Parts: sequence; C-alpha cells; structure tokens
Amino acid sequence: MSATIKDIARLANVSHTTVSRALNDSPLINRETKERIKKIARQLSYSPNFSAKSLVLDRSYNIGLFFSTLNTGTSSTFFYETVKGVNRALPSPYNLVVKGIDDYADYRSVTRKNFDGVILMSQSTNDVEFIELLIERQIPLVVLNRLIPNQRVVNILSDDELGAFHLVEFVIKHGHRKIAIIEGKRGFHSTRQRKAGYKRALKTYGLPLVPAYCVPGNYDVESGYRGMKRLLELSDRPSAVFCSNDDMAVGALKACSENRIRVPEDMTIVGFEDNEFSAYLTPALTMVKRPIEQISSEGTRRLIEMIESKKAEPETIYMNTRLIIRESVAAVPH
Amino acid sequence: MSATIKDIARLANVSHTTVSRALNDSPLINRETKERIKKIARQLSYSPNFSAKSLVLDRSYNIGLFFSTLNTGTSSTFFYETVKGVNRALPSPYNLVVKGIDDYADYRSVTRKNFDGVILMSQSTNDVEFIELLIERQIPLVVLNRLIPNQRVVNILSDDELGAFHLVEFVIKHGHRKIAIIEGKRGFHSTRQRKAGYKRALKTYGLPLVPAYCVPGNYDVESGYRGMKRLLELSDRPSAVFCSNDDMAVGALKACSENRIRVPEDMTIVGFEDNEFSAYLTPALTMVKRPIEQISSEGTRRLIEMIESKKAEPETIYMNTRLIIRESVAAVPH
DNA sequence: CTGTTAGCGCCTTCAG
DNA sequence: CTGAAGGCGCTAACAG
Repeated sequence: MSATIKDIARLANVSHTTVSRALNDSPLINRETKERIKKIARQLSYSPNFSAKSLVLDRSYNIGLFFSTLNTGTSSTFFYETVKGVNRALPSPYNLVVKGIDDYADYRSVTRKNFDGVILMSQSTNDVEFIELLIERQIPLVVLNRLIPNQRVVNILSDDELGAFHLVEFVIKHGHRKIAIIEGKRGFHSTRQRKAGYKRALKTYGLPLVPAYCVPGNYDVESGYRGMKRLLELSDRPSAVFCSNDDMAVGALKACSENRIRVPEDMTIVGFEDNEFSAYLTPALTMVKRPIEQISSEGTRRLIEMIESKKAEPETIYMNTRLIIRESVAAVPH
Repeated sequence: MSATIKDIARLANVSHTTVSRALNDSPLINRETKERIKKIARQLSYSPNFSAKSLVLDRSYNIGLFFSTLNTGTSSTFFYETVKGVNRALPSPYNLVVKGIDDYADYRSVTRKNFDGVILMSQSTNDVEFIELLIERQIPLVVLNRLIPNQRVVNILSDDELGAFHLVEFVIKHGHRKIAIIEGKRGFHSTRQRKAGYKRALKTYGLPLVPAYCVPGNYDVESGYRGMKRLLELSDRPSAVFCSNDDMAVGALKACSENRIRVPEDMTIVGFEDNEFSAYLTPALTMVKRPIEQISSEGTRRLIEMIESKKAEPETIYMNTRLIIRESVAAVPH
C-alpha cells in the first residue's frame, strides 16, 4: 500500500537505515544522498507510520485533553476556548485527543505508552483519583483551572478570587450596599473562589454578609433564572446581583425582564466568564473575563516542554482576569 | 516499566502467544488458563501497548474529527455539540482526535495508518481537496453538515432548506409580508440552503423577493447587529427578519433595542440553530433547531460500521430540523 | 558517512 | 488447546 523506508531504500540503492537517518535529518548523512532520498520520498508521497515510530521511540504522540465531563456542567464557550487554546500551542506531530473523564469505566488505558502527556481541565474534585493515577504512572501532567494542593504538578489557574473581588468592588463603588450572589455549581473550586472574592470585597468595604443574599446556582441559565426569582421575592431586595458566571446572568436578566425590572436602572447585574454573547445582551454585561484560551495555551506549552526535556518543575501559575465594563451596572437608585 | 504480555507469560508459565490469545478472548484457549491469565493481567494492571497493536493490526485506533477551522466561523455551541455527539457514539478503544483543517500545512500525515477513519464536519467548500485526498487514500470517511455532490461518501446533513421554509412560512402565517433575511457566511452550504428555503416560502405564498431585504452576514453576533442596522435604515422597513443563525439574531435584537424597537411588538425576529441562550433571550427566540448532536452521533456510528465491516455504502441522509416556537414572533402590526 | 543486526510489543501462521 | 517462529515499520547500537 503506502511506501515504507524500505521501498525508498531499494529505489535509492541504500540501506533502510540510511533512509531513516536522512529523513530525520541526521547530521551523519551526506548532503547529496540526503537530498536524493528526500526527493524519492516525496515522489512516493511517503509518510511515516506513526505506530511503528511510536513503538520504537516509546512515544505515542497523543496528548490527552481531559475534561471532568463532556456532557453537562461544561459551557460550550469554555469548551471551545480550551480546545482552541490547546490546539494553537500544540506542535504538529502531536494528536489532540479529547476525552471526558466520566465516560471512563476504568482508566486502565491511560498509560505512558498511550499518552505522551495529559492536560486536565479540572472542573471539580471528582478527578483526584485520576490525578493520582497519572502521577503514579509518571505521565507528564498539567492541571488547568483548579488548584491542586499538595501535589507536585504544574497547575495553571485564573485568579478568580481576585477577579471577583475587583468586580464586586466596582459595584460597591457605584454606591451599592445590598449585593447578592448567585453561586456556581456546588463543589467546584471556581464556585468557592468567586464567593471568596465576593466576601472579601464586602468585608473590605464594611458591608455585612447577608445569608438571604447568597442563593445557590449551578452555572446554567436556568439556575440563574431561578436564583434571580428567589431574590426578587425577598421583602428587602438587593440592588445588585453578582452572578457567578455569564450563563446565569442571562437567566437573571430574563427573570428581571419578566418582572418588569429594568437593568441596570432598577437592578445592577454582573457576571463572570465572558461568553461570546455577553457583549450583545441587553444590557451588555459588565463582567470579569477569564483567560481560558491563554491558560490552555500556556499549559500546553509547558506540557510539551516537560515531555521533550523530561524535566518537570511543579509550579502554580495564576493568570490575571480582566474587568470588562459594559452596561449592566448603574449607580444605586434611591 | 509497565507490564507486557511476556511478563504475564512468565508468571503464568505459558507462552506469550497464549497470553495474547487469552486476553483477546480467543475461543482456542481453555477457560481455566484464560481466567488465570486474566487474573495475572489484572494484578499487574496490564494495559496493552496500542502502538504495538496498531503496528501489527494496521489500525491506529484514531478517529479524526476535522473542522474546516477551529479559529473562526465555528460557533462554540456548534463545536461543543459536535464533539459531544461524536464522543457519545465512539466505542472505547478509539481515540477522538480533533483537528482544524486550516492549520495543516500539508495533509501528508493524514494516512490510513494514522487514522482508521475520519469524520469531517464540513462548513465550507474549502475542504474539497481534503475530501479528495481521503477518498484517494481510501480512508473511511463520513462528511457531516454539507452536501458533497457526485462523491461516493456517506453524507449526513440537516435539511436546512426545509427548516428555513417552515420557519418563514410560520412568519408569513402571522400576516407578515415584508420579511427580510440576514444571510450566513459567504460560501457556506448552509447559507445557501437557508436562503433557498426563505425564497421558496416567499414564492409559495406569492410574496416578492426584495433585494434590499437580503443583507449579508457571516454568522457572528456583530454581523447580525450590523445587518439589522442596515435594515432599520430602510425607508420601507421589513416587519420581520429571518436571521440565518441565532448568533446573528442576538445582534439583531441588540440593534432593535438600541433603536427602541420592541420585539416582537414592532419587529418579528427569528433565528436558526438553537444555541443554549436562545430560550433565555428577551424575547426568547423562535427558531429552527438543527440536530447537530444527532448528526454527529449517527455519522460516528456509520463510520465505525464502515471501519469494522470494511463496507462503505455511499449514502446521503437528511435529518429533520425542528421548529421551536417561543416569543419573538407576533402578528404584523397595522 | 553507510550498512548490519537486533529489537520495540504484539498478533498470526504453522506445527505440534 | 498450546508453542515456536516470524514479521509489522522503524530506530539504535555497533561495525566498518
């Protein structure tokens, strides 16, 4: 079928070893023979058999990109930006293999032989087992998005706590004193971080933490809608709401509109994440943008470095969020 | 490092051949030895080296999922649903390898050896070369989303023309006679199909096709915004606008809101695609939903069948869209 | 600079 | 039912 180095060797009247070396640009080979061999390879439109290469080099050329889940709880924007970021930084011989942890009956097939390295987009603590397995098997690993304490891994995150702090601070500076939060999915690290930033901002500015103003959510639009409805039923309504992500802000906006509450005139709403719609909502959403794509690219770069230099320096890197000011915040009405 | 069949063979006092057969459930092997071998394999947490398997079986276990591009023109919802659909239908030994065609300098590495099969999510005609290459190399192929005429490939699409027809018909039945369209990205098959459905609906109901009512777009939010602005500047404004996808409908909504035009009271707007926000916009969007996830799953199933049975029956399959009625359509004002 | 030889881990004849 | 031998395509010593 397709040509092998032996075919080329025959045509070039050299040994297949020479062909292998020539094609891999070994300095041992004479320039002219090299050219000659490469030309023949081109004519035969030769392409190496990666399985064979893999077997002998002990490298699969597969990079696994694992999500906690591919089915639910992952917003499409988040997913897309991650893949884009990884893809952008991935050198060409590597294959980007996308998986969800949750559809693994067992992880047996995740081995050093089958994956040169793994990028884990960690969204909840349900992946600790998986992380331990990877470490135990000495598979180069980069964990994105969630802080992995006490582990020797490269860990890249956005500073959500700080981002949320800045965001809520911005709201406070508009005169708001009754600020509610619709929280993210339970158990997610990001949920805790964002709430922590919210709490720190309140505290810093001497505002009380009102339990009734902290309503649960789970990062989807529907939960933002329900959360907002709950807040609107309160006798002492908040004047501003921090939604732990933009999807929930969309739901919150909807709930306001149904109750004829104008945003931002009667109610300030802010989000977190920056999905592609935030700018085009009515009103356009003021929120904090996480650098998902950069995190993914940076993580990929580090992973490849680890793989190719065989060095792993555990490190935790925080990448800055950005406050994006649009239209959904107004001074508190009185 | 990790265990091989030889290690197991030694411990079990059999040849590695026997181990291989036992692990592959060959009927030739005695039940008891089989059990014994499997037990040892489990104890050693043996996992096959796929590179070796691939080499000898001539199967890479890689399924390529190729997009026209990963960088722009692909909406995140679309991307996410596709991956989800494929992933759901992909049997476990296979790896889902995600690629964008546009970041390929040359396609040389896409060979039968490196990919057992390819799923092409075709978004424009810039992939004809690629398709020809795959056919020439006899790589099992399924093309999703775009009609590939005169080619012997399995082709799975949503019936956008019919979907658009039903949608516009629905608008017409609300009394609208001045219906505009904001078109999709130039050169995309879907763009043409949706416009065709629009035109057929107009024609069927005896309405004229007004050139000024056909404005260009490219499937992103911004272009919907600009398109709507253009329509609003017309002296004889349309009373309804068919946006060729939901992202553009979001932009159109925004433009209306800025011009204090109420939707749907003053202006009917419909979309196409159903991204996850459509239901939560204000007003919630009436549109046609494409079965992306089903298309992807079905395509994957067919591809695997082709690979495992070595049979390829070229076929074109249309999957039905669904009209989802929400709030953005009202009777024409008079 | 080039060739010979061996072997990566696995599966598949072909003999027992 | 089991084993011995060979080879998939490629790279890596080791010789020349």
